[in-house]
Amino acid sequence: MRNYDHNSIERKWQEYWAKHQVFKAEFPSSKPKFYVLDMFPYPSGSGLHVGHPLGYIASDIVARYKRHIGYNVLHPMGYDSFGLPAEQYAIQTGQHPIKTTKKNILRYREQLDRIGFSFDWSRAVQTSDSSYYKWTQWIFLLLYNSWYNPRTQKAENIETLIYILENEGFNGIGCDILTGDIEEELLPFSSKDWQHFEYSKKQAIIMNFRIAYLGEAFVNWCPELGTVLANDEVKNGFSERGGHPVERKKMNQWSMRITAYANRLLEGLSDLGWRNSIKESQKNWIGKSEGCSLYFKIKGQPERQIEVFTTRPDTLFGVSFLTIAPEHELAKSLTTNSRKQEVEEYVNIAKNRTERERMTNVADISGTFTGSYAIHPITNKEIPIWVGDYVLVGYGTGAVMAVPAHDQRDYEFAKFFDLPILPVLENTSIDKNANEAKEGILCNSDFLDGLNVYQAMTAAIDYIKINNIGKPKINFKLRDAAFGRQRYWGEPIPIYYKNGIPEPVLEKDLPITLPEISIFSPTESGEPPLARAPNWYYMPNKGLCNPADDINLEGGMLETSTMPGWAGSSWYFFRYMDAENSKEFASKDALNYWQQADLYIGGSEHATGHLLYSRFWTKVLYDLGHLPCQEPAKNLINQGMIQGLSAIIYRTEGENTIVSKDARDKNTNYTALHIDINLVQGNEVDIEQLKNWRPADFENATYVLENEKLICSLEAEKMSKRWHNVVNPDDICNTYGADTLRLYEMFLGPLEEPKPWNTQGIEGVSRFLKKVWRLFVNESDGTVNLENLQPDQLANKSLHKLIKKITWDIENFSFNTSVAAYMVFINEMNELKCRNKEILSTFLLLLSPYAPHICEELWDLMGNQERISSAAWPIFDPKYIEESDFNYPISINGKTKLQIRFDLSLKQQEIEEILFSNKEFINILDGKTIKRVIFVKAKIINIVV
RNA sequence: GCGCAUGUGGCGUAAUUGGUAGCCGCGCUAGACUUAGGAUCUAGUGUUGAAAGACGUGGGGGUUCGAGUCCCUUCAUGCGCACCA
Repeated sequence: MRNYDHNSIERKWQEYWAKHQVFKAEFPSSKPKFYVLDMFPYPSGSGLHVGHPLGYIASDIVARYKRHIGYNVLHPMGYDSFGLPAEQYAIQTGQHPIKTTKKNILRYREQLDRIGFSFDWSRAVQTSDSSYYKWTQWIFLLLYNSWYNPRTQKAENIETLIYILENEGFNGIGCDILTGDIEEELLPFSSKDWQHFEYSKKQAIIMNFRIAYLGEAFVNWCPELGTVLANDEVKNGFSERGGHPVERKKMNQWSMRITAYANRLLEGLSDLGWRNSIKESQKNWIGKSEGCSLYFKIKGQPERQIEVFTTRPDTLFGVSFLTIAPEHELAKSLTTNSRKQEVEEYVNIAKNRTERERMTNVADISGTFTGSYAIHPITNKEIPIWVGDYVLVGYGTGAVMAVPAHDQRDYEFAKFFDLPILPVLENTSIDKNANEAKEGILCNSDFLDGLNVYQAMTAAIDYIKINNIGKPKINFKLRDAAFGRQRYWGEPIPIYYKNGIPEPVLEKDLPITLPEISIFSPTESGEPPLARAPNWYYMPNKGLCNPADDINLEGGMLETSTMPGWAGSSWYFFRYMDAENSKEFASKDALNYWQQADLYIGGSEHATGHLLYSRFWTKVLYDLGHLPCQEPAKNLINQGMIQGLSAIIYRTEGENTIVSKDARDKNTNYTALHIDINLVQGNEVDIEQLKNWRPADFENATYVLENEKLICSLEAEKMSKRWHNVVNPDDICNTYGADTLRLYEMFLGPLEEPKPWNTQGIEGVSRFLKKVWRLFVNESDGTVNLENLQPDQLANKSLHKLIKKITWDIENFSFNTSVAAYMVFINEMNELKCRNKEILSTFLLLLSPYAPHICEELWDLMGNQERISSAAWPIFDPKYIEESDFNYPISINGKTKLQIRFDLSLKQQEIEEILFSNKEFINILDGKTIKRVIFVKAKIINIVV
């Protein structure tokens, strides 16, 4: 007796692979490289569910395949182990995050190992490991010591900035200030001025240019989590982790100047083989819009002006008022005495609205008149200045020129407050809506009259430039990324404060390791938890020290904020290339060889977070000469989420009666209850199990059945404990085996589609693998009897069809269709009663990327010395599948009329000759003349008469 | 509102890119072997029809000898962004 015992087979080969380091990437190597990267997981406390490995299985198939065709494959894995959940858990339980994280990582590793991935674990990284975050801190210092030079369009060492300031002064930089923090009266300063500035003033000015900088800005503050969040970590006004409300707050915060890279991040997209949806999300997030800024002088105060931004300079003559954001710096000073009370009230209400309230009440129109007027720069007409919260302080200049005839929001504002609406395009109706279309001929517009929209834009911009009333400008929606977190469980920011001035920690003193503390919540005075550490002081060349022992003017207190979760994940793919290096984040040689990921697989939820930050850091590192390439990954695939199937039963409201799905009454109200999906077979609930599951609820309930069955509804939802629909891959591995799990996850549907998990369908895949086993092994005596004869024509045809198909599938990420092809092949072999050694061993090789364990075992049982994982991929030979001597349908005008037997190796002309010697065919033609004969691949498809 | 996807049997899906729609699997029906089977094997399974055939890829229109595939339009679903001037 020898049945397919997946448990022992899988354990055996997993141990073999680990022991012999079969999947270790070579370096150095003379082979061509291929880098298959997965998004590394955050090791959460609930472990993996069957949705997590989907992308890993796909990438593993590619990695194994690429090894077979001769590449030196880098296929690593690691853990994104800093993050909020472990810390929240620490706050609640006092359990140190290191402990929870360690435990979770062990569990993840166990679960991953069971699935039989070909990861090179010798290169594993953990972002919370100090040997790793030493280099995250090193990169931070690099970013801190760099600035984006607008002249060269790249990041440079901060020394080049200082050199320019020393020699040319502010005007040598060639740009506006990058943040609004330099006191305006300082600008522009000369090189002489600069040389006379005090150290602290110089530092404050330089801070405005650093790529990692400390600055005052509106940030997303989450009071519940006690920390600042980046824009992508906020969804609809709530924190992505935990769903707590988020407010806008002005704070002095560490940020990353990603805005400097807006244009390069946008333009770099076109060369990437990424999916359109991801590229579009990033484009959307970066949000480039071209237009111009315009200056409006203020009536009675000709020395003062308001700058507005518009993308429609052609509508300049349609301006009937200006609107400024409530937070706009001029809001107060523009208000006349008579309007003072009203405006102040309005501004206060607007400021105190949370982000959430502002977003939900988008339809509400509110605003108030400041009492002041601006002067139209061309017509010199007086234009009232209003305050309105539909104008955002963070975008453009925080002020707009309102053209209600051609902008819907301005239109609604104008209607609401009964302000004039001036159309400047011919045939514009302003009864119901603004005319936002960028087409038509200008009217009421002085020198623009008669031009079309695009001509008018050009003409308007020319006029604006010549008369110096504004300038062309490009605006981005992208905001600088908040980088500091008022949290414990993250990389310490390697900055200390000497006399209140931030100073970088010396490179040789890295890493600054997390201090031991026992309470992880903020201090009583609201300081981040790191402020609790007694020795959170730094001295150059000495490292951490306790100020009580070492009071020394050379040192200072360390920064108490830590880095956000995305810091460690923005560069981990480079660390894999040389994971053990203690001298550099990775050696030049390793970086030059591995370059970048050739394939990156992960969830699309990281489109505007991780994937944007990674591209940003990669570009900075490239600019500064530390990397050979500008993008982290050439090709990116987003696997679709596997949803859980939730089981829902119905309880009559107010009674303890459970009613079967279709036995429900229309006039009764029911409460829908989620029950454990494991209690359900098909859509029938096992009532006895249900009673055992939650005796308190279901033991004494009354049941209304249909056909003596309790039927539930099934719904696809995100897998979560809350809905009792989580399927654990361990359970699947125990029952069916890892190979079945791998094949089934691929078989479920296209990799990139979201799809619900349905455990029933797995039986088919499981049967298939049992069939494969029986094809090789005689189960009654355990022998393997394969014949050594020359394979026959039909078997070879099946095999080569399969070689072609599987190779094409893997190259094109069409994994689901491979499984069907394997099944067809096995059925054909059974039909042909084929037990040919050559054919079947090639089949094993083709199946091995998908189901590696069973293939290794059968390959071994066949007596092969070499392991299947290092065998060469079979080569497709078209001679085996060329069809010949076959009945082909002949269609006339699209209708099938007859079948003719002919040899496909014939030339088109010869086929035509055969056709015309066929009497039946001549009959059908019935004297009509043939217009055209349509051939596809030497096969007649249609005849047009 | 803007952008990006996706619509094919009872269900998950296939159709290598414009060439015989429905491969493979689940489910279902019948049968075989069984004391029994939630094991295994065989046959059937888009709709309609006794059959020949006809009709069929969300709806409508178009291009083509030929459309699931291309174009226009419309509806539905999912995702992303959203008072971005």
